[in-house]
Amino acid sequence: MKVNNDDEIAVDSRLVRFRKGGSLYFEGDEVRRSYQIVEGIVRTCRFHADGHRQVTGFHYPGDTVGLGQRNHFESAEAVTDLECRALAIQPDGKARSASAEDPSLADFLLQGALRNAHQSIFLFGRRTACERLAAFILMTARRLGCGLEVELPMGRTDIADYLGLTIHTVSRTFGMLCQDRLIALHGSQHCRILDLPGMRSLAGEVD
Amino acid sequence: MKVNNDDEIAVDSRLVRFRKGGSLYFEGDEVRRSYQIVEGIVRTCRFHADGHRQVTGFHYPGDTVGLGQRNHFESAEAVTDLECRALAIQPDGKARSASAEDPSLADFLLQGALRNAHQSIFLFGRRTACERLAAFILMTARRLGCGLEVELPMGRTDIADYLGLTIHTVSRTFGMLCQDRLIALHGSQHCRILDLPGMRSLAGEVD
DNA sequence: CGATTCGTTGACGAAGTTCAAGCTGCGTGG
DNA sequence: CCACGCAGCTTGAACTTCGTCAACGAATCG
Repeated sequence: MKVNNDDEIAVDSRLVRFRKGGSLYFEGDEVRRSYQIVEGIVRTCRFHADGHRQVTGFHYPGDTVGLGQRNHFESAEAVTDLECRALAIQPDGKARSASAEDPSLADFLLQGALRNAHQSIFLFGRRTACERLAAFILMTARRLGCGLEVELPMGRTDIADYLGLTIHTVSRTFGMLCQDRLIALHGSQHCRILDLPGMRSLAGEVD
Repeated sequence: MKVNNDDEIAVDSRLVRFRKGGSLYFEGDEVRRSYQIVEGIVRTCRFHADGHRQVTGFHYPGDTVGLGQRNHFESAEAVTDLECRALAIQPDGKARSASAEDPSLADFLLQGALRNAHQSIFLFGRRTACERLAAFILMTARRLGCGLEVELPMGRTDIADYLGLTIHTVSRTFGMLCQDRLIALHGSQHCRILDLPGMRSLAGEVD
């Protein structure tokens, strides 16, 4: 099966690889296959008329991206070098895979996408840069299941476009969180959470 | 069937009414039934720990709200006096109704919810108050199918909480759009679009 | 070792929030 | 019919935050 995508590197009939920065598919493309992430990180995003990019989500090993009814409503790109399992899409829009005897798979994945979207809306509802970034760090830590040592796999630009901020503000805000002893940075990617209650309260997770 | 909701006024076994401001269901409630709107407007929203409210969407006659897997992830409230058809939810999470023999109904509605959510995310992605409000007015006009005369059914507070702004900024921005002859207001609810191309370009719908 | 990309930092200005006051429309009761 | 109170909307002024512009440091790669 010819796949209209230069970035895709076939390993065997099911496994494919993408280089960091490569595109899995583009917004508007016809839905042909979906990808279950085995290793690496994917970002999904939409581009606006003015060139502005909105990152709509980050996806981690185990997640599946690219499922939809007819055409993709967002693009998907490899944040890191990537390995994933390609799942063919049947005419009825459901993914066919080892686990696809479950007829409600599409439903389940749609629910996931919706939860994802609501998480974004939730983030935007938190108004200040501090609150958004704190929420983002906690969210990522939780998703990676790495306790208090978070290895942020994406760059500042990705974070900025996800949170609706500029890289400058993101960078400055990291600085402020460090100054306030809420986190500590070792390099720009490795973040240690020092004050979990403080972060949770900042992120609006207080109860 | 006893329904745990004082606001709900049963008309017959299927039709229910809510007063303006009444709640259809709350965030966290178990999903028991969904509501197809017959007459009136519904807002769905989430409340944050600090009391801040995020309106996640407005829903119009014909729309169905309250469909979900286990628990509601958002509240639903009547923006205006409301009449809707109550649909029971089966254990598998699908709505049972006249048209529910179609097994992909839930799918369809989920897709709608997702599109809705992405629209919100689009609105929030680094855009000025003018751009957000212009996009909102056009969106509402399109949804109401009322041409250039838009009767905005919701108050300033609802708009503000939907767009992630304060009522002050919303009010000021309405003023600016009027000054620039893009719209005209007659009372705070009735809005006439004077310059459709100008509005579309402001809203980022340019092509 | 230069070139390029990415992240940090400072100065400044624009946009939006906050605070405060006043206006408008509406229902209630005298 | 008007006085009153209330809720929602508007508007002005001061302040805060974040984006923009610009420069610089750090890491990566040929």
